[in-house]
Amino acid sequence: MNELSYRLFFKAFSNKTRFEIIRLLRREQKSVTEICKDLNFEQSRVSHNLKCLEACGFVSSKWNGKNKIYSLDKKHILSILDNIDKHIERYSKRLESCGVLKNKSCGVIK
Amino acid sequence: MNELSYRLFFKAFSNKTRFEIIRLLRREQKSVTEICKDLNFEQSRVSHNLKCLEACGFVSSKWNGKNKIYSLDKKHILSILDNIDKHIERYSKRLESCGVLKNKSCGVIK
DNA sequence: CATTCATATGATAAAGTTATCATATATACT
DNA sequence: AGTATATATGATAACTTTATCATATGAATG
Repeated sequence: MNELSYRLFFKAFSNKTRFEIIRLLRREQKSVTEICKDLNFEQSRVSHNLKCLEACGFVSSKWNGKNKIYSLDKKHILSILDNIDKHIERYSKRLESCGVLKNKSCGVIK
Repeated sequence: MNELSYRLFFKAFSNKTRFEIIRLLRREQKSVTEICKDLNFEQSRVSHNLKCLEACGFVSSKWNGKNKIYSLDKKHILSILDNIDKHIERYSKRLESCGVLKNKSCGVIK
C-alpha cells in the first residue's frame, strides 16, 4: 500500500480542529454554525477544515434550507477509531511525555 | 479516551521520517547507521526521530558493540497498521487529491 | 431583487514542525 | 589514555501548516 496515503491519513486526524469535528460528528450530524458553537471555533476555520474532511471522504454534506449539514462516514471511521482505542492506552502516557510530539519548538522550556 | 493522546498518536505516524523508519523496522531490527543508509537520511535526523519513537514506546533499543540496534514494537504496531490497511484503500485517492493535506501553502500553484 | 443569515474561499501573517549544523557523549580497540 | 567509529543532543534556520481576516457566494424570504 502506498506510503503517501498512509501519511496523509494520519495527518488528517492529527489536527486538532479536524479531530474535534470528527469527534463531534461521531454522535450526530450538525450544521457549520452548530459545529462552530459547540467547539467554540471560528466559522472560516471550521469551513476550511470541513472542506478538507469532505475532500478526503471522511464526512459528507447536504443542504437543508440555509444550513449545510455535515455527517460522518460512520461505519469506517468508527471502526478505525475503535481499533486504535484498543492500543492507544498502551502508548498514551508516553505519547504525552514525548517532547518532539508535544513540541512548540522542542520539548521543555528552559 | 483522552483526545490529546489520539492526536499525538496520529502525529507520530504522519511524519515522513518516522513513518519510513517504522516501515523499515517492520521487516527487521537495524542500527542507526543502517537506517540512515537504507533510507538515505542524515544521521542526526534519524537519531532525533528514533528518540521520539522510543519515547512513544513504538520502538526499543539495545547496544550491540558500538552500534545501537532499534526494533519495532511489532505486535501492536503491525496490528494497528494492518487494520488501517483495510480501510485506507477506500480513502486513498481522495486523500491524495486533498489540497489542505498535500498543502505546501494550500493546494494548487497559481 | 434587496436583505439577511449561512457558508465558502483566497491571501497571508502567525504558529508550529523539521532538518541541519556543530558539537557532545558513548563504545570499543590499541 | 588516545583514537576511531557510532550515536545523541541543542540551537536554530528553513520549511510547513494553520488560523484569521476580508470578502465572496448561496439560500431563503419579504
